[in-house]
Amino acid sequence: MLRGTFQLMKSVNKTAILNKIRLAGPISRADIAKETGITPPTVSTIVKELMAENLVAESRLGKSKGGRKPTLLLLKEDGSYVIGVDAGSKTIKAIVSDLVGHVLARAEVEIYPHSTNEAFLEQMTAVIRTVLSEIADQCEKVLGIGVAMHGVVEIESGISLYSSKTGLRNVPIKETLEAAFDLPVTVENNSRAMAIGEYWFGDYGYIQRFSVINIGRGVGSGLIVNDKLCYGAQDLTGEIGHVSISLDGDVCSCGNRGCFETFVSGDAIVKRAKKMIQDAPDDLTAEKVYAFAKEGKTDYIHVLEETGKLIGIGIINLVHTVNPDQIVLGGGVMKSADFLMPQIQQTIRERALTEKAKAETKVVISKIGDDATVLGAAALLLTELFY
Amino acid sequence: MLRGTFQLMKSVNKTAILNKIRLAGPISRADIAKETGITPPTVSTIVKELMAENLVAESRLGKSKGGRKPTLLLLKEDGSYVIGVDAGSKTIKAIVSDLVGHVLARAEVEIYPHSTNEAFLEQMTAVIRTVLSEIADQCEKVLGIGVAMHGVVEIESGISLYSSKTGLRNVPIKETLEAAFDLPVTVENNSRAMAIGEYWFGDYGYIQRFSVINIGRGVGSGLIVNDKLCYGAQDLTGEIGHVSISLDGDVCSCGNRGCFETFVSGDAIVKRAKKMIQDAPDDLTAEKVYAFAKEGKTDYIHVLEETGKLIGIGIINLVHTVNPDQIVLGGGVMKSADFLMPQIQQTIRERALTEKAKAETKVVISKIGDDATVLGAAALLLTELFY
DNA sequence: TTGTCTTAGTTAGTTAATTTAATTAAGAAA
DNA sequence: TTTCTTAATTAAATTAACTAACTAAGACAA
Repeated sequence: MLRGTFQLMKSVNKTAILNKIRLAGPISRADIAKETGITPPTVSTIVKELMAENLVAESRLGKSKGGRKPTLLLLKEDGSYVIGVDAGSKTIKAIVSDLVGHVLARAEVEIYPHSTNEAFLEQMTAVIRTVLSEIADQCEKVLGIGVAMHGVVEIESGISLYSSKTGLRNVPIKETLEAAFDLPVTVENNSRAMAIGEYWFGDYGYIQRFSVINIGRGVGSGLIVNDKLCYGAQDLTGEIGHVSISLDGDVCSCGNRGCFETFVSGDAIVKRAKKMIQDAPDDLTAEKVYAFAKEGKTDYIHVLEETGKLIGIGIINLVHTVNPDQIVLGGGVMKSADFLMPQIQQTIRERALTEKAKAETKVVISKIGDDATVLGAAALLLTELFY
Repeated sequence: MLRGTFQLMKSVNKTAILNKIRLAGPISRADIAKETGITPPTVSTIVKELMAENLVAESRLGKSKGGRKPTLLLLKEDGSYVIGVDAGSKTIKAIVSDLVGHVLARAEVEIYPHSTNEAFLEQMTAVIRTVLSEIADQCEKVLGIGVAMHGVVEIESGISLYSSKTGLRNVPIKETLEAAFDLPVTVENNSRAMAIGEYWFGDYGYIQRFSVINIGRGVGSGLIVNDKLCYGAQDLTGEIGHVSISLDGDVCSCGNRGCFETFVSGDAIVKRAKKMIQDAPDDLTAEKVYAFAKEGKTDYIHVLEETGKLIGIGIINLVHTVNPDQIVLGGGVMKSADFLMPQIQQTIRERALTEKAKAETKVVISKIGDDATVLGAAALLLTELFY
């Protein structure tokens, strides 16, 4: 249970000031005091501590507003680094990032087909070694490793329980990496990592309820409320790929029919195209559907427009359940955004419950794009540092 | 922005202690200290204040565990009262309640058909006067009035914007009642009030994510996370009656097709029965469907079983979106629980995404029943008092 | 019955961290 | 050059927690 102690009081203020500098920096001590309501002496004391911890640094002097020039404070970006790993179903990506999402090193490998747990973990270890070698002289600044793993993940133990795409089961990621690198390791579901990446580095500022929907081979989402990821009683928060939007339809990988995922994933788009278009090629992919649409082939445009409508329905369901302040769309399917977004927006205007929601529901395309997940993985460590 | 101040520290501890007494009382100061982690002197100081504020009282002595007998503390139930009003589409109910949900007085009127705003507000004022007159000698103990209003409500202004059932629009409830009684007034949506009532007086203890689904003439829900109601960006959190579970279906009052509400509301049950049963009477109601089912008429049992399945799908959608720790079902339709619940439970076991969720998803029938909404309205005031 | 041990709760004094008020720093404007 | 502003720090005061020691009151065993 939360207890009111001096440490609590202090950490609340420290967190507020650190995040003010992170989000509003460069900023003076005086402005921090004004904007947070914390008194100037307290701000000074805490800033001194943050500088001692190598998290904050003084930069140039600001403009005088009629008196002494303010000393502007900034996050000390290169004071610490974090490693992010994006373990997808086809490749493993790793990066080294600083505190504000600058990528200092990057590496990627393709996963062997029919890989074993051992081979998979060896590949992951190797990619991390590669990026570490690129910052060899600054390795001691690395705070930890965050892993975004596709499929079902047990967060506490850091074990990847199950992946329908690779067939891997019970991969002890956290244990293996902690032993190999002697660094703290956090493992997270890929959609939730993506949400953290987008929120942390997408420059949105503070948003009370922030939701990122990842539409690719599968559909997942991450919900961030008051700067914190939501998990739910059984870690199912955000599994909107398996929300039913139809009483019938194709069988989903989860065994049910009617799942949102079976209507809007990459595979679903291919299936729809083949059904709607007689002369569709056998080796059609979602990428090709988009390519044909861009070439102006109306049949393929219709396929994407239909998909856009269905994505809109899924979004409305999310709006009528948790009503986020900001919804961000990402993942492979959203590369076709130019054909999807108009339909998504129209569906929202048609179906949202109130005039206010029709007008104010905010849906945008991911600002970070492909790197959102791997940066989010890295940011998993930052969350602990900053809160 | 949250600030670390002495007031914060104090209020955190005061809230923790007050709620410990509320939920775990009768309890000794020593046990409060042990269970909250707050030190005994601090507990004593704060308890002294709570007693001075008439919120807490000493009761009998407890059993000695080998030393001095503990003085047990209890909520001073009759120190303050609150008024709750449940303004449905047919009647207005009002009660006076103490701090633990004991009803001291109660009154109810039927709303005039085609009522005007003025007549409606006059009826509401009259019902409140009636219950107040019953506790005439203790009126000064009343802290305020909470109103649970059906339809769309603007919470800040306390205006009822729109009701499809009565046709009323822009009823200035808060303003009118505050002028009439000179007491603080809070107006809330009926499903959210029901959630608060169930959570506050249903004796569940602390539940991190608590959801109440109200299935009656319409379908709504309330979500309580960390003891607080969730609203969302446009106050749409919990509008699961308008989550799409089908790509076609009957037109909903909101104008869309496929809404959850059009499959499981009272009207939907009647429609389903008429469709499935050739000789169904013209004046069939949901109550009658239940009565026939109880008489053993299998056709009607099937209608309810089908409804149970669909409710199950709606619940699974909620689980895969916010994954509550506890889901409570209430409202008129749930009077048929004996036919609905087995199907609901089975659907959850069939469709939940993981084994853990199949086994652990907790769905129960409202413990409070009909009074949940009106007690929740009253509890709106208590929320402020206790947090 | 008396002494010792246990548990409950209070009192006195200490400590952590904020706040207020005063002070220094440094520049702008007249 | 004086006066006014804004920025930041220092010193003292305040808040509300914590520690340690103490009183209260009963259990239990010799």
